[in-house]
Amino acid sequence: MEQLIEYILQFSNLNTQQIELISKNSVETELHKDEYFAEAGKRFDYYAFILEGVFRICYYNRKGEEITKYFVEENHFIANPYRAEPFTEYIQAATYSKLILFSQQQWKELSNTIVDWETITNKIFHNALMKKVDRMSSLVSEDATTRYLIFLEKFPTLVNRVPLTYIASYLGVTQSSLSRIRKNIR
Amino acid sequence: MEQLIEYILQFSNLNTQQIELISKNSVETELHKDEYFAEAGKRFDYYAFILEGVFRICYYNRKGEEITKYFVEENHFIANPYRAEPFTEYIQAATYSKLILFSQQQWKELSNTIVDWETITNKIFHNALMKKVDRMSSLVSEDATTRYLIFLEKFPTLVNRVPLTYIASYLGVTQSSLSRIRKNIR
DNA sequence: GTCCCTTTTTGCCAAATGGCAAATGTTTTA
DNA sequence: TAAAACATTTGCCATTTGGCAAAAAGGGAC
Repeated sequence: MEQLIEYILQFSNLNTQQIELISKNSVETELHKDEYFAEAGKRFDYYAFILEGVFRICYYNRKGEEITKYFVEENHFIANPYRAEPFTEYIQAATYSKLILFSQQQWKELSNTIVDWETITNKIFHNALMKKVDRMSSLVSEDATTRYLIFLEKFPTLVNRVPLTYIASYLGVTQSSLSRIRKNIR
Repeated sequence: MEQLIEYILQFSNLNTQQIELISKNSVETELHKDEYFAEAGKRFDYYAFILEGVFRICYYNRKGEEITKYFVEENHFIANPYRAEPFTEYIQAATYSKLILFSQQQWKELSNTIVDWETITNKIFHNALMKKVDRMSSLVSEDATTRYLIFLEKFPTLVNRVPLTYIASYLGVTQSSLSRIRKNIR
């Protein structure tokens, strides 16, 4: 819990009661490697803060290939704010993970009680989205080797935690190509 | 102005005074084709609603190539909310354009006076960002021809309005490749 | 350690894309 | 309208990446 509080404090101040309230309105939970956290077609009504682990957001492209759209690491939120429609993607724990979970109702409780809770979390989500966009845009404009090098910079801890196939599908190359790229770099 | 109001009404209601206020706190302006609206390194403190025209957001990648990160068409906002640092990108009018411009101060005025102005506009910006992410992710996972076809779907009016080079740099292919792809489709 | 299962690497060849420069087409300007 | 400037297409060939299947390497269960 301190981990989450510390994270939020980067964006805003919180007093003791507020911290208490956050704690009361959430539960800690864990997921095993490969477990699905959200599934396509179903509603996803949670807000979650990753304490430990790596998640990947996936979908199937027009050729039916499984694409890793994005990785989310510890100390980040997973959420679908302003969600209107059910998910078209699914979220999978790529490693064993621990998270702090807020139900829709609990989150609302926090919004109603903590002044600026919405402002703070909007800021957090917006920031995260911007970062996402930035990272994705380098995936379009660089060749495969550069993409991999940038991936290593942006997600330095991931290489040894998730299988190469996932990374390949994130970078938009086949796993054999990525394997060759890897070989050429060393 | 009605165009902007109509757009906002999709997201929330506005009464006559509020509409009046929006009108008073903005100016209509135009840009010529190829004119820069925002430049890298400078601060970008405006909120703008595009009445007519197409903008592109660009940057230079690691090889010094000019990359079109995104296109923004009429009936969309251009803004940099929560902007902390100066821009690393630049925004260029890809066609002759008309826009409604809000200065930082004017925008603040609206925030302070119109209840929910921030909520509404956050929603708008967030929606736009999500769409952006979705579009970009197909640029990573598909081959060049499919990327072009998806581009045609998503930006159906753009093909004849902006030069092929811009589209190529958005799709992450060279202009000659895009030219060949185009030929093969017909 | 051995077996089984999964992940990663490799070989071979085909297909896609890039690089460069010339040719062609289109638009603007004087 | 002619010339100039710019945008697009094309040819030629090199390089990158993909597809497929087999081999090798790792990891876990017993």
